[in-house]
Amino acid sequence: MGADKETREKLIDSARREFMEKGYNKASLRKICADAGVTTGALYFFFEDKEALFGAIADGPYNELIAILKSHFEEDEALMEQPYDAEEGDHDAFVEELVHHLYQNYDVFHMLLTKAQGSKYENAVDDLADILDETYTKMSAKMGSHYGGKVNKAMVHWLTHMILDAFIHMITHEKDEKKALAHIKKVMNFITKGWTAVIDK
Amino acid sequence: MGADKETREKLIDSARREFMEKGYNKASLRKICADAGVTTGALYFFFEDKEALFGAIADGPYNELIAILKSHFEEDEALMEQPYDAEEGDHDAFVEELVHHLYQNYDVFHMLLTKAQGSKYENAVDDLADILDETYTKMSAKMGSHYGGKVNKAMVHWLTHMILDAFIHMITHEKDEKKALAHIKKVMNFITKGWTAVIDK
Amino acid sequence: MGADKETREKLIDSARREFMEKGYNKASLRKICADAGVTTGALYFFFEDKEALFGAIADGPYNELIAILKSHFEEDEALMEQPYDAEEGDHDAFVEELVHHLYQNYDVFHMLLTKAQGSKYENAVDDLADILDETYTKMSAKMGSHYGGKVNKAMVHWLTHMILDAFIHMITHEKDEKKALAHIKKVMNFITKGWTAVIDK
Amino acid sequence: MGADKETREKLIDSARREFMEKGYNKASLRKICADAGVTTGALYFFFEDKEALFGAIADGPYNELIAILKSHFEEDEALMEQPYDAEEGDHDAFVEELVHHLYQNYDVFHMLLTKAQGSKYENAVDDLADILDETYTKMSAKMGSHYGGKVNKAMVHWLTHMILDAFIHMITHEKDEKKALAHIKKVMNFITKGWTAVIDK
DNA sequence: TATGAATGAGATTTCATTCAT
DNA sequence: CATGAATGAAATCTCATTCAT
Repeated sequence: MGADKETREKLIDSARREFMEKGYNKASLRKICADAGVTTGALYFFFEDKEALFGAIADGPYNELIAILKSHFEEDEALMEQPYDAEEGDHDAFVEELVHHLYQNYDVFHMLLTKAQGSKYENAVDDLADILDETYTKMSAKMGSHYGGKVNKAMVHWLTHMILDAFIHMITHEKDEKKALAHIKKVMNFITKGWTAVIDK
Repeated sequence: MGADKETREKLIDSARREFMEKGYNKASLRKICADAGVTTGALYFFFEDKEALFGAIADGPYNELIAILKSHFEEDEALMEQPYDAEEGDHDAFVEELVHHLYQNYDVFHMLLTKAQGSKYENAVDDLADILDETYTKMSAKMGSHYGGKVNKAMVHWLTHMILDAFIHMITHEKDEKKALAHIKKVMNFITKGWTAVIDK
Repeated sequence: MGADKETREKLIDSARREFMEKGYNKASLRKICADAGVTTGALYFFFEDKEALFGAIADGPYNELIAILKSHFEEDEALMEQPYDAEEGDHDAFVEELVHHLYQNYDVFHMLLTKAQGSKYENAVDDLADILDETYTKMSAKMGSHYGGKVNKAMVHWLTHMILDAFIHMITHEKDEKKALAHIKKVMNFITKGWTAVIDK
Repeated sequence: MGADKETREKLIDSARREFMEKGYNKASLRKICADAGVTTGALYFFFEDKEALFGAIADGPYNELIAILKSHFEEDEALMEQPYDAEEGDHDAFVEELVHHLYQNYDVFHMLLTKAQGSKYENAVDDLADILDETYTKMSAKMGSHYGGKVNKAMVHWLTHMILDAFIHMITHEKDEKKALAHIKKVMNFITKGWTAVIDK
């Protein structure tokens, strides 16, 4: 026992480093194997190909992220049926959970969001945008009717991207989770203010 | 006649296509030459290396962009010395010029902003951010004192990135210049509103 | 069995031939691989690059040569402290060892001394000259004071080169070890005689 | 007028520099043309190919050298028929002429003797050796019978090489003509002394 | 005379992947 | 489980040379 897992994990560790440093495309399987102290054959025993190796690192955190988002949005949408009350606390809790998850897997998300070109995750940002879009479209429709204003679809789409970009910016510029959280809260506040300012006309 | 320029331009055209499709790193000089109907040697007659070929496509539009930005910001800073009046017209004109320049060279900027990894432009976004930062820092200091509020430095930094991201988002999601302009104007409005909302407290 | 070593050795054999024929710079890795009946990739499994392939052929014999020289010179210098006696026998033995080593690795030294331009051994002759210089300078100082004459430094430097050139000439003009040995002994005798004739004034 | 010769001479000048720096094989015709401020086509108007360009630089000085040697040796051989008298003055004059010619064309001979691999002059040293051999064989036969000793053919051959090597060493290690002359005179003295010492037994 | 364009073959090196053992 | 060898295609780049104009 042990030796089995150890090799696989050594491989994953050194792959993580290599993918981080070079990005998906330029990462060298040779180097990953060399750093892990095994041969290329070993790698191909555990993983079907480069893509699968990348998946072994990224799939878990990514899918969890999707789950977190979906679960939250389902709650949100359910909440929207009910009379409005102090949602803010919940929202803060959600952001905290989100940031925590992102920073628990800091390297992975850094990779996924900025160095995945060439892999199946090269459109991860767009995929996330689609998920956000779905929810925000529903929400803005509600909010729009609630506030009596009209909401532009393209603007909603852009909103989702702006929020995404804010998180990407956070990850690429702030390594410390606490500072990141403080920062992103301000940013979300900014966006909300701007948003209502736009709608409130 | 024409044969001289034609080859060089065929090369540039096919390079543009290849760089657009594959990004700088994965673009194949072989394929570029094959598509242009010449041998690789021909390419090296006109361009020193891959980087130079990329530069031949990107340098012009990029440098012009920088010039447009700098010239505008110099005006802006000069204006800030004077009593505040309807600057908005100017600002709109500036955004229009900017968007026009970006869409006149649509492919190039698409490349530069999203597919330049490995080239000398791989940090173009950061470089642009630095330029914006400089101006926005000065401006926000003025505005801050004007409105009596305090302005967080990290927020300014993020603001510049948000604006940049907005433009990148525009280019990557909207091919039509008119629609892009309409969109970006709303976005800028949004940001301005959010901005004052944040400061005004 | 054997397949492992065979390829590596086939590669080295065909490399030796190619380097010998064309010299380091003009030797073609393609041809080396083709002659060895493997693909270029195979070469890069065994050797890091062209330089390393050359090193795999030349490093061993060269380092041994250095070792033989240094060991002999240390003895020589030790001997100089003692009263002079029949050193000649030792010297002959040394020359025999040297020639034997050179002709055991005839091809390698032929390469090293005349076809290594572009490789890390392109200054091998000068490096050897430095080693000889060091010893001969000490020795000539002793001999000079012993014989009451003065010894010119540039002449010592030239002496070392003359001896080196003699060995190079031997290797490039005489393939048979026995004949080479007989020849070089005469040459060394000549040089010694000329040397003392110069000093004895 | 003028322009014709100027181009040809610019080409030759820049070729000289390039051949000196890189050696025949690695010298780049492109660079030679670029440095001369002309295109490759121009080069091929004046010179048939790389070899011819090299010849245009080296042929003159080389052939003159051959002429000097042959003329001197003819005189020498004629002199040997006559009773021996103070030949030394003549010999000194010859060495002076030789060294002068070599240093008048310092770059060329430096090239020819150490950087001509790949060109028609790559065996120049051996060719010169053959010329010397011819004469020295005759001379040593005479001298041998004169002194009553026997002279080994291989030793004569080596003698010529030693003398050649001495000149090569001079050119590669001493840039100043006067110092070179002083040095080579000592060396020739050394060789002569060694020679008679060997024969005199 | 000379240009400027283009060729075509060659160079070294890197890579993901495969497979017999 | 894992090794070590090998593939084969592709990468960027360099070069001497040619030729229509």
